[in-house]
Amino acid sequence: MTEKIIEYIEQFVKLTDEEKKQVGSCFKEVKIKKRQFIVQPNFTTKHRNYVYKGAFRAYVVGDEGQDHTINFAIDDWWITDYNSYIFQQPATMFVVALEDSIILQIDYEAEQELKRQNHKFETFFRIIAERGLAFQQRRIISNLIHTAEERYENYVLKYPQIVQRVPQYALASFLGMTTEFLSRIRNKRVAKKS
Amino acid sequence: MTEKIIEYIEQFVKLTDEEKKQVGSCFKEVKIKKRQFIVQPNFTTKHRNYVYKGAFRAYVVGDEGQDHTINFAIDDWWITDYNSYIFQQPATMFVVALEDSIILQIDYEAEQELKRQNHKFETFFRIIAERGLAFQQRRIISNLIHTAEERYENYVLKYPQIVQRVPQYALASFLGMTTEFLSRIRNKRVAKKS
DNA sequence: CAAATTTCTTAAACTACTTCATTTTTAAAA
DNA sequence: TTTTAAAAATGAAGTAGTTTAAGAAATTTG
Repeated sequence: MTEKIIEYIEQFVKLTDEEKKQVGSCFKEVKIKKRQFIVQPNFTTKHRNYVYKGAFRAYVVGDEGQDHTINFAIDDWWITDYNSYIFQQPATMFVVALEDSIILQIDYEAEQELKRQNHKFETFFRIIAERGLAFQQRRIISNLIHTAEERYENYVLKYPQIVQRVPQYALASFLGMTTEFLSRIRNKRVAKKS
Repeated sequence: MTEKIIEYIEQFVKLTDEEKKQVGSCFKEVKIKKRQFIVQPNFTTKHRNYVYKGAFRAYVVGDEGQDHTINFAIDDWWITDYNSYIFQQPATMFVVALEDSIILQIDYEAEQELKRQNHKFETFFRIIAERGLAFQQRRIISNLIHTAEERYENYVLKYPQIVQRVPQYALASFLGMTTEFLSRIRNKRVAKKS
């Protein structure tokens, strides 16, 4: 089961058999039922989570009770409250399973130890942080430049697998609009096509 | 002049005198005049820039010619087009000086070499990438949750130094609103106070 | 310091998106 | 398989923020 994550890591840094064994032993497999939470506000996030199989949604609840989706994660993506995990502070987000899922979790302490012991692991985590940063940058740009409709169109083109697996209200709040408005955009599109 | 950046790096990793000399020699000081560009679309970004003194603005130009501010940077901040720098691809952003400034630039190749040679430097760049990621995450959340007025109020509270040094149209486009609307928010506030 | 250019302000008309309320569809539970 | 709950669709009314236009203030440049 940890073979998949080793394969993932090896996209960025090549590992010896010894190192594979070491990193493999740091991740533990956890089954998560639909609607189960893996991160909750006020609890410090103790794990970085790799989605082996399944779908998750990270969101925050605003002052008026509406929720706002921060991220989705499906197979081969990572998901955590980074502000909580990195700084080991209480979380502000919820992370909930949208399907029955399997994740691979690494413990904060174990991750620190890996990075301390071996330059390669430091490099690996540096690369995924950099890529995460670049990814978020693109999202901020997209939100500033595009209208709600354009944001939806672009997202469907780029992440069709996610669009299919995620409830509409969650997608709407991710794209920064109401579920009613997204419904209208979608139906307008269907009407146009026929 | 590189003392300041060494001090900055030492917030995160302790360096020997040898290492200080090494990293110091990688950064070169460059004077930048107001309105001068240090990053332009279609050119691959060759440097990571540390602002020694001054102010910069990173922005993209939308299809209809309006510009959208992605980031500001003043003394002790970093600024680059990360998607361009990290992946060594052509930039999509402009980065322009808002004042006469002094920056410390590190070359992409030199940075790679530092990280390859010494675990500590890998750690340093990992930490700043992680912090950048967490920072961007907070910005995305703020944009989703808050109204234009709230975004402005929060920003003034958190970054008053930036608000003072940056033209209004740039701040407005950073906060995702028009300069006219920001003007109204500000004057409403002034009116309320008296 | 005067002229030119850039930035900011104000107001009125407009629109992209929200809110509220109701109905239909889909999925979960019993 | 029926009941219950959750999610999506639809319409009508409202609003936060935009657009356009024109003048005032501030900054830059010769």
